[in-house]
Amino acid sequence: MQESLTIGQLAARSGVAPSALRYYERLGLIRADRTGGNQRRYARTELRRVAFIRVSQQVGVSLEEIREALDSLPASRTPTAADWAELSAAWRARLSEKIRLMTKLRDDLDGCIGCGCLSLQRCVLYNPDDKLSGEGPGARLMLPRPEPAASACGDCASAPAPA
Amino acid sequence: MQESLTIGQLAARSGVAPSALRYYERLGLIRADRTGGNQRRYARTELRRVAFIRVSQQVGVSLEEIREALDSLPASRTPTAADWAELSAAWRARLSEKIRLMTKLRDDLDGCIGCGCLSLQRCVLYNPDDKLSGEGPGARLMLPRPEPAASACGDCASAPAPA
DNA sequence: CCTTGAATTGAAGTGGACTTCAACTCGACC
DNA sequence: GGTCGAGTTGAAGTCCACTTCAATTCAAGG
Repeated sequence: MQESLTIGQLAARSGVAPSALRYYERLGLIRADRTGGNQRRYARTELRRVAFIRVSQQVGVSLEEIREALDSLPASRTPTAADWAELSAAWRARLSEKIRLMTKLRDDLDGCIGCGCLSLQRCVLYNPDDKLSGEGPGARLMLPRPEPAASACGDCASAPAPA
Repeated sequence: MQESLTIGQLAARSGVAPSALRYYERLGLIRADRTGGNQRRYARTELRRVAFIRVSQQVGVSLEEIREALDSLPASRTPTAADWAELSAAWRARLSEKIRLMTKLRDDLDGCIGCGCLSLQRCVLYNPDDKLSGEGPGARLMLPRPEPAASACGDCASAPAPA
């Protein structure tokens, strides 16, 4: 079993394209040693990092946030199982919270569908405090804060629940 | 109570910026009538559409997919509560599936943390069939399919669970 | 009628996460 | 020692979901 991996090997084992791995390196999420001929050689432990990155992305965490989390690992020594466990515990909480919000969203959706309403302030779906997941891409500088804008929902007066 | 809303009013009531509403219209997600002077006037029912769009986005659905879903609403008549209920039922299923995957992810993470491993093929976290959420932005044309790449995980041999 | 805040357009810019390209060098095997 | 796939770089391109800008027109109140 080799000590280090080429970028191609890491890519194959992690399912992440080489170009993405270079990109991660530029952002400081992973690191690599270099051969005499300037080629990257990855320690096997980098596999864990890449795995952590992908798992975190699945949950909607940005690379910047992931970088910050990874920065909490000890730089001086190879991270131990305990180090990883600590890091992952925080992520677990994050996941749980996301699950909670999504479950709430689903249940609220159920409630709102009863009246066919799905209108904004009324239905809790729009609760700006309980924001789920990333705010999405794009340059979002426009509104300082959408404001609660509380007002009666005029769209619920219609039909009751269909059979 | 007014029959129709200006773009500013719709924006205020939905918490979506006017520019975003125009963008949605370009993509065919919502529609507006025009005044003599070419200004948009939205029927109140558009509020439901916007609500649906935002809720769906929270769950990680792309605007293109949302458009397809909205296209299933009857174009000839104003959608009834039943129409919306049908549409939302499909979304509910989607949500439930997402919740299921996320819960699995969390539990797998727990399992993997025990050994500090979190390495790829071994830990189920990486299961490419159970893909959670969107694939993220960016031009992704590179790998036709990452392939299972099944191979033994050489990173689990280390420490047992920390106290 | 005049003002003033809201609306219009198309084109261009933004941010995140990558990918693609071109020109070049490494390095493992025959 | 030659070949050829794998690796290197920086710059530029891409996709999504918007935002920002500038120039201009609307529309409601005084």
